[in-house]
Amino acid sequence: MGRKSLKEARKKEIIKVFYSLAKKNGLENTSIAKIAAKMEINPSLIIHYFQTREDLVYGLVDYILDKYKLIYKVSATHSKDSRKALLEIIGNIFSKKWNALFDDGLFYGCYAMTFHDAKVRDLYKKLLDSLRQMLIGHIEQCREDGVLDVDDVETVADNIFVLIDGAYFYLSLVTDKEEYEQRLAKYRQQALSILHLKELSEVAG
Amino acid sequence: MGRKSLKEARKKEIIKVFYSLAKKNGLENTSIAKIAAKMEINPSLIIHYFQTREDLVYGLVDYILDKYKLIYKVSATHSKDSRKALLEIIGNIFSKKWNALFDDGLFYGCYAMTFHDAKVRDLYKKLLDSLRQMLIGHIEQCREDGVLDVDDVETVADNIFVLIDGAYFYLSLVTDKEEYEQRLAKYRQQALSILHLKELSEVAG
DNA sequence: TGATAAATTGAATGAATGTTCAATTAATTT
DNA sequence: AAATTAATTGAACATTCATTCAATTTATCA
Repeated sequence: MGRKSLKEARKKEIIKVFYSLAKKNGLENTSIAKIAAKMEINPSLIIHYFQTREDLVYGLVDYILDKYKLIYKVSATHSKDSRKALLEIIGNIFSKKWNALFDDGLFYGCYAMTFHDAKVRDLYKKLLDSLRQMLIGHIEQCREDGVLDVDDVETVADNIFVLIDGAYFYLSLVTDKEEYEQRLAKYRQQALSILHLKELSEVAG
Repeated sequence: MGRKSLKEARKKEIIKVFYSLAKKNGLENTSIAKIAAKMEINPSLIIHYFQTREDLVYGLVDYILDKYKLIYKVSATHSKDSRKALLEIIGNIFSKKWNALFDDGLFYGCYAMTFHDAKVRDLYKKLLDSLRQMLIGHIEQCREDGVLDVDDVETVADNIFVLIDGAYFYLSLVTDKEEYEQRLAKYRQQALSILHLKELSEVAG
């Protein structure tokens, strides 16, 4: 008996507000008090759900990495066609959709924490490694289906990831919209060339 | 008359302590009070030299980016030989020297600030662009000297930078020393292959 | 030696921080 | 309606923060 627990839903609400405030003002400028003020609740309620600020931050990292994972999601329509699936992933990664879905500033902000927080480092490492495995799987599948001609799958996947990380590191500093899009297209092109894949209009849109 | 000004030297001392503390504990955990305590001086003295914490952070960013620049420095002995100069730069970038000279955690920590601080963003952008120009110059020189066969110098330089940034992004999460070194060697190899250069024992050591 | 200017201290400020605990409100079950 | 459990509040806490200002120490020059 007693009242129904809202714990998980409430925690998510809090983290979402944390995310939006940190996105706007930066991680270090977003305090528990400010989150509470924005939600018009008492700061102690946030502590009630997350015992410490540390735990709250871990929650945010989880949230961010979950979003990040979505970039690599394959839509149901392409799940049977390994070539289309791979093209969709590459397309998602090097598209403007990314920016709508995801905030690079927070991603790098939390990434910076990995250098001093073992837990955050583990979360990042595990996610990045799992994404690597996922991409390896896709490429492997393509090779088995005979639509891809690569010799060393792991190296190819690594090259793709280096390209992604390196591309966005500099891109995040490019404010000129046109230059940004040109570079993005170029990097996508390069990813496809690493895979020995040609972009098709049907998928590349 | 009056006392001789120690301003610049003192500012540098303060920033060095700031750097070492932030390297150990993270940027957000390093306050003016802690820097002062470490130096056994009064916090107000730090404010006396840097009017605000903001300015102190800008000083740190300058300091970090100056260090970063050193990676691209060419030693006097190679300054006349464009091929050796380029090989030295590539060697420096993908070497363990980097880690001794430079703290990646702080570099990324300050990088994360670029998303909310226009001044920091400009400092980073200007530095990265100048390094790009520098590398372009080296490659250009190599081509003129006939020791390099590349068609689009700018693209090649961009590829190198993408490789660097992408490589270190993931490398920073690799704790296993052996894997770290293997990857590093692989990425250096890849840089040389982008340049159509073969590693020589004399330089690569 | 005395004037001058910079270095440095020391005390104090108010604001913001994360966190505590007890008290209260609200929903759900018997 | 009474009991139970969770949600939420509100007040208080000690700490830390960046920053202020006046006072003092220290070096340098005439």
